[in-house]
Amino acid sequence: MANGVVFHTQIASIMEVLANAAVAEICKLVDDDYAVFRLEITQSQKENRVLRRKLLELKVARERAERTMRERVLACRPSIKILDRYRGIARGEGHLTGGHRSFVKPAGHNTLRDDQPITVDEGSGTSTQHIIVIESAGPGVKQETSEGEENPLYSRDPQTGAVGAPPVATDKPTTAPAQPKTQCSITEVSGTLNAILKSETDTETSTVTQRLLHTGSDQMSDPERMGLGRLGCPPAPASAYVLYGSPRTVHSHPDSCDASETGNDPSCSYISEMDPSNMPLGLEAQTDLSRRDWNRCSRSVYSEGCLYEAGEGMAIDDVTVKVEGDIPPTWNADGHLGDGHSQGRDFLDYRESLETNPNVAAHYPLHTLKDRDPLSTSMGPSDSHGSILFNQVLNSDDRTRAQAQRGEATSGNSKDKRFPCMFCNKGFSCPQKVEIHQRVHTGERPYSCAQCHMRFTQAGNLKRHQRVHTGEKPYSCTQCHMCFAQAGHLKMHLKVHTGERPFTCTHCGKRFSERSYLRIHQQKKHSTLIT
DNA sequence: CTGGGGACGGGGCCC
DNA sequence: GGGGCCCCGTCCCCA
Repeated sequence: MANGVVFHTQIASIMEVLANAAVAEICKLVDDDYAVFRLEITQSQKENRVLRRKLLELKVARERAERTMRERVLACRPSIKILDRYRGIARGEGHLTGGHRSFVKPAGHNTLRDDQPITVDEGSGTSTQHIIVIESAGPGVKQETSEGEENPLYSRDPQTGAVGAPPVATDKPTTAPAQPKTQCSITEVSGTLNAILKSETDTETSTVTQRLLHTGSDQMSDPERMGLGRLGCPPAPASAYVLYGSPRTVHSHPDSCDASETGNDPSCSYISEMDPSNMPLGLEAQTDLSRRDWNRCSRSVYSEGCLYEAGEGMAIDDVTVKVEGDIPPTWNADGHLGDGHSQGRDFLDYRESLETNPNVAAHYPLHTLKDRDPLSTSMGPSDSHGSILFNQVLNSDDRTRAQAQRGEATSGNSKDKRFPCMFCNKGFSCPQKVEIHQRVHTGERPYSCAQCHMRFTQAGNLKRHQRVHTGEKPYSCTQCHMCFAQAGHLKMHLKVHTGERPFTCTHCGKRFSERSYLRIHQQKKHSTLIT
C-alpha cells in the first residue's frame, strides 16, 4: 500500500517536471517567433516609410506637372476652362461635395485672410490639385473698355472724373494698339473687380466675378462700411450702385496664344497689383452723370436682389455683372462656405451665352428703364429668402435652357423677335419683354408682396400670389364644387372628370394627364428623360 | 391630385 | 401705324 503511494508521488513529480519542461519549451519557441515577428514588422514599417516617401514625391511631381499644364491652358483660355466646370456643376453634371467652390469674401472680412489660399477640389472632386481664390478687398479701380469703342463713362477717371483718362493698368497687353475688338474686355463701370479667380501661382487671373454694393447713400464709400453694409439692402431702384473690391486691375490683352487657336474665345485677363493708395474709388468719385448713365445703360442687366445666407459666413448680397466685349457675364457663387451642402444649382453660368450669343459683345440698346414704382420696393435683406431666390434664379435658368431644348426659345434672328436677351440670345418682340425675361438672369424681383414679402419678377405673378392671402378662388369646376385660384389648375382638374390623358409613355404606353407626370414616370420606371 | 410660382405670348390701351 | 406699357391667359415645373 505504501509502495503504491510512493509510486504515485513519483509519477506526479515526473509529470510536473515534464510539464514545466514543456511550458519552458513553448515559451522559448514563442519568444523566438515573437522576436522574428517583431523584426519582420520593423522591416515592413521601414519599407512602408520608403514607399510612402516615394509616393509623396510622385504626387508632388504630378501636382507640379498638372499645375504647369493648367497654367498654360489658363494662359490661353482663362475664362472658359474654369467655368466649364461650373457649367457642368450647374447642370448637375458635377456635385459640390465640399471641395469645388468659389469663395467671395468682402473687404474687411476677417473670416478669410487676404492672400490666404483656399484649397478647393476641382474637376471630379477626387483631387485637390489647384487652388481657386476669389478675393475681395478694398476699393480699387477697374477702368477698361474695349479698344476702339471707348465709352466716356467707362473711361472716366474714378478720382477726377476726367473723361478719357487712360486706365491705370500697367500691363502692356492692355494698351496694345493691336488689341482687336473681339478680345474680351471684362469691364466694370464704376468700380473694380471684386472677385477674381486666381491661379495658385498668383500670376494669372482666369476670370472675374464682379460684385456691386447697391446702396442708397452716397456716403457709403468707405470700404469697411461697405463690407459691413452688406447687411443693408438696396433701398431704392434709383439709388446709385457702389462697387467695392480688390485694388487690382484686370486687363484684357492680346492672347499670348495663337489667335486662331482661341477663335472666339475671350482673351486672357491678367491681373496686376496696384497701389491702393493711388486709386481710391468711392462713390464720391462718381459723378451724377456716371450714376445716371450706369442706371440708364445697365440697370436691367443687373441684379438688385439681396442674396444672403445668414450665419453662413458668406453672403452674396448683390450679384452684378457687367460685361463689355465678347465675354459673357459669367459669374458663380456659392452661398455655403464650407458647409458641404452646395448643390450644383448654386452656380450660375452664362458662359454658354458667349458661345451662342454675339450680342453679348455689344451693348444691347436697352430701352430706358424708368424707375418704376413697384407694388413694393422693399428690397431689404431677406436672410434665407435670399438663397431661395438665388436658387429660383438658377432653376429658372435651367428651365429656360430646357425650353430652349424643346425649341420654345427663338433665336432672336426673327423679325418679330428682334430684341434679344443679352444673356441667352433669346429673342423677344419688344424691349419690355426682354427686360422681364432678363430678370431670369439677373434675379431682379421688383414686385414684393406686402403680406409675406415674397418677391416676383412680374406684376401678374404677384397679383396671382395675393390670392393666397385673400383666399380668392375665382375658377370653379362645373362638374364638382372645387374652386381654384389659377385657371390652369382648373383646367388640369377638369382632366380628372374628362379622363383626358394626352401624354403617353413611349416605353410602356401608359398615359398621363400632364407632361410632368410622364416625366416622373419615365424617370422612375424607365430611367429616361423626355425632352 | 392640389397648390404655388416661373415664364412667356398675346392683346388692348395710350401716346 | 408703331412703340411703350400693362394686363391677362397659358403652359410648365415642383413640392
